[in-house]
Amino acid sequence: MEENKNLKNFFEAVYDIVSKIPKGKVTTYGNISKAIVGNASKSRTVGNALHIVTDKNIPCHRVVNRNGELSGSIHFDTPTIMREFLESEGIEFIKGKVNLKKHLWIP
DNA sequence: CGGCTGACTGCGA
DNA sequence: TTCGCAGCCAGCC
Repeated sequence: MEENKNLKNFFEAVYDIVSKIPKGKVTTYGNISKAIVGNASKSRTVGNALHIVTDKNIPCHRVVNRNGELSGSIHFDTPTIMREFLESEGIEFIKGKVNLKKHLWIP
Protein backbone atom coordinates (compact mmCIF):
# COMPACT_ATOMS: atom_id res chain seq x y z
CA MET A 1 0.00 0.00 0.00
CA GLU A 2 1.09 3.55 -0.62
CA GLU A 3 1.28 6.27 1.94
CA ASN A 4 -1.89 7.76 3.29
CA LYS A 5 -2.90 10.38 0.75
CA ASN A 6 -6.28 10.80 2.38
CA LEU A 7 -4.87 13.35 4.78
CA LYS A 8 -4.84 17.01 3.88
CA ASN A 9 -1.18 17.56 4.53
CA PHE A 10 1.87 16.31 6.35
CA PHE A 11 0.79 17.90 9.60
CA GLU A 12 -2.54 16.09 9.62
CA ALA A 13 -0.70 12.84 9.13
CA VAL A 14 1.54 13.62 12.08
CA TYR A 15 -1.38 14.39 14.36
CA ASP A 16 -3.14 11.24 13.24
CA ILE A 17 -0.21 9.00 14.07
CA VAL A 18 0.75 10.72 17.30
CA SER A 19 -2.81 10.49 18.57
CA LYS A 20 -2.63 6.74 17.95
CA ILE A 21 0.37 6.17 20.16
CA PRO A 22 -0.77 3.71 22.84
CA LYS A 23 -0.48 4.62 26.49
CA GLY A 24 2.77 3.58 28.05
CA LYS A 25 4.59 3.76 24.71
CA VAL A 26 6.71 6.34 22.95
CA THR A 27 8.01 6.88 19.43
CA THR A 28 10.53 9.07 17.68
CA TYR A 29 10.18 11.90 15.17
CA GLY A 30 12.01 9.81 12.60
CA ASN A 31 9.62 6.90 12.97
CA ILE A 32 6.65 9.18 12.40
CA SER A 33 8.29 10.71 9.35
CA LYS A 34 9.04 7.25 7.98
CA ALA A 35 5.48 6.14 8.59
CA ILE A 36 4.25 9.00 6.42
CA VAL A 37 6.75 9.56 3.61
CA GLY A 38 8.92 6.47 3.98
CA ASN A 39 12.03 8.23 5.22
CA ALA A 40 13.13 10.33 8.15
CA SER A 41 14.08 13.35 6.05
CA LYS A 42 11.13 15.29 7.41
CA SER A 43 11.77 14.43 11.02
CA ARG A 44 12.24 18.11 11.84
CA THR A 45 8.94 18.97 10.25
CA VAL A 46 7.27 16.45 12.55
CA GLY A 47 8.56 18.35 15.54
CA ASN A 48 7.41 21.60 13.99
CA ALA A 49 3.92 20.14 13.55
CA LEU A 50 3.70 19.32 17.23
CA HIS A 51 5.14 22.69 18.11
CA ILE A 52 2.39 24.77 16.54
CA VAL A 53 -0.42 22.51 17.71
CA THR A 54 -2.17 23.26 20.98
CA ASP A 55 -4.58 20.37 20.92
CA LYS A 56 -4.39 18.44 24.17
CA ASN A 57 -5.88 15.45 22.41
CA ILE A 58 -2.50 14.87 20.86
CA PRO A 59 -0.10 13.10 23.26
CA CYS A 60 2.92 14.95 21.96
CA HIS A 61 4.70 14.06 25.21
CA ARG A 62 5.01 10.53 23.87
CA VAL A 63 7.20 11.72 21.04
CA VAL A 64 10.91 11.87 21.73
CA ASN A 65 14.09 12.05 19.71
CA ARG A 66 16.20 9.06 18.69
CA ASN A 67 18.14 9.15 21.96
CA GLY A 68 14.99 8.92 24.04
CA GLU A 69 15.47 12.46 25.27
CA LEU A 70 12.51 14.75 25.82
CA SER A 71 13.86 17.39 23.49
CA GLY A 72 10.41 18.96 23.14
CA SER A 73 9.82 19.28 26.86
CA ILE A 74 11.13 22.86 26.75
CA HIS A 75 8.07 23.85 24.74
CA PHE A 76 5.66 22.67 27.39
CA ASP A 77 4.32 24.87 30.15
CA THR A 78 7.09 23.51 32.32
CA PRO A 79 10.15 21.50 31.24
CA THR A 80 9.25 18.75 33.69
CA ILE A 81 5.58 18.19 32.87
CA MET A 82 6.51 15.99 29.92
CA ARG A 83 8.42 13.56 32.09
CA GLU A 84 5.72 13.60 34.74
CA PHE A 85 3.17 12.52 32.14
CA LEU A 86 5.31 9.71 30.84
CA GLU A 87 6.15 8.41 34.29
CA SER A 88 2.46 8.42 35.23
CA GLU A 89 1.80 6.28 32.16
CA GLY A 90 4.35 3.68 33.14
CA ILE A 91 7.30 4.85 31.07
CA GLU A 92 10.65 4.00 32.60
CA PHE A 93 13.38 6.58 32.72
CA ILE A 94 17.06 5.78 32.69
CA LYS A 95 19.51 8.55 33.44
CA GLY A 96 16.82 11.10 32.66
CA LYS A 97 15.92 9.50 29.36
CA VAL A 98 13.16 7.23 28.13
CA ASN A 99 13.88 3.53 27.92
CA LEU A 100 13.28 3.19 24.20
CA LYS A 101 14.43 -0.41 24.32
CA LYS A 102 11.30 -1.19 26.27
CA HIS A 103 8.73 1.44 25.35
CA LEU A 104 9.54 2.23 21.73
CA TRP A 105 6.42 2.03 19.56
CA ILE A 106 6.45 2.07 15.77
CA PRO A 107 3.33 2.89 13.70
C1' DC B 1 10.47 35.67 -4.09
C1' DG B 2 14.78 34.88 -0.94
C1' DG B 3 16.93 33.47 3.29
C1' DC B 4 16.90 31.74 8.11
C1' DT B 5 15.37 28.63 11.82
C1' DG B 6 14.10 24.42 13.81
C1' DA B 7 10.29 19.54 19.36
C1' DC B 8 15.75 15.81 13.90
C1' DT B 9 18.65 12.03 11.91
C1' DG B 10 22.71 9.48 10.21
C1' DC B 11 27.62 8.68 10.17
C1' DG B 12 32.30 8.41 12.04
C1' DA B 13 35.43 8.36 16.20
C1' DT C 1 25.85 5.57 24.48
C1' DT C 2 28.01 10.04 23.76
C1' DC C 3 30.22 14.16 20.88
C1' DG C 4 30.60 16.76 16.59
C1' DC C 5 29.49 17.73 11.68
C1' DA C 6 26.47 18.02 7.67
C1' DG C 7 22.11 17.19 5.21
C1' DC C 8 17.10 17.52 4.39
C1' DC C 9 12.31 19.81 4.33
C1' DA C 10 8.54 22.82 5.47
C1' DG C 11 7.01 26.97 7.57
C1' DC C 12 7.67 31.80 8.66
C1' DC C 13 9.33 36.78 8.12
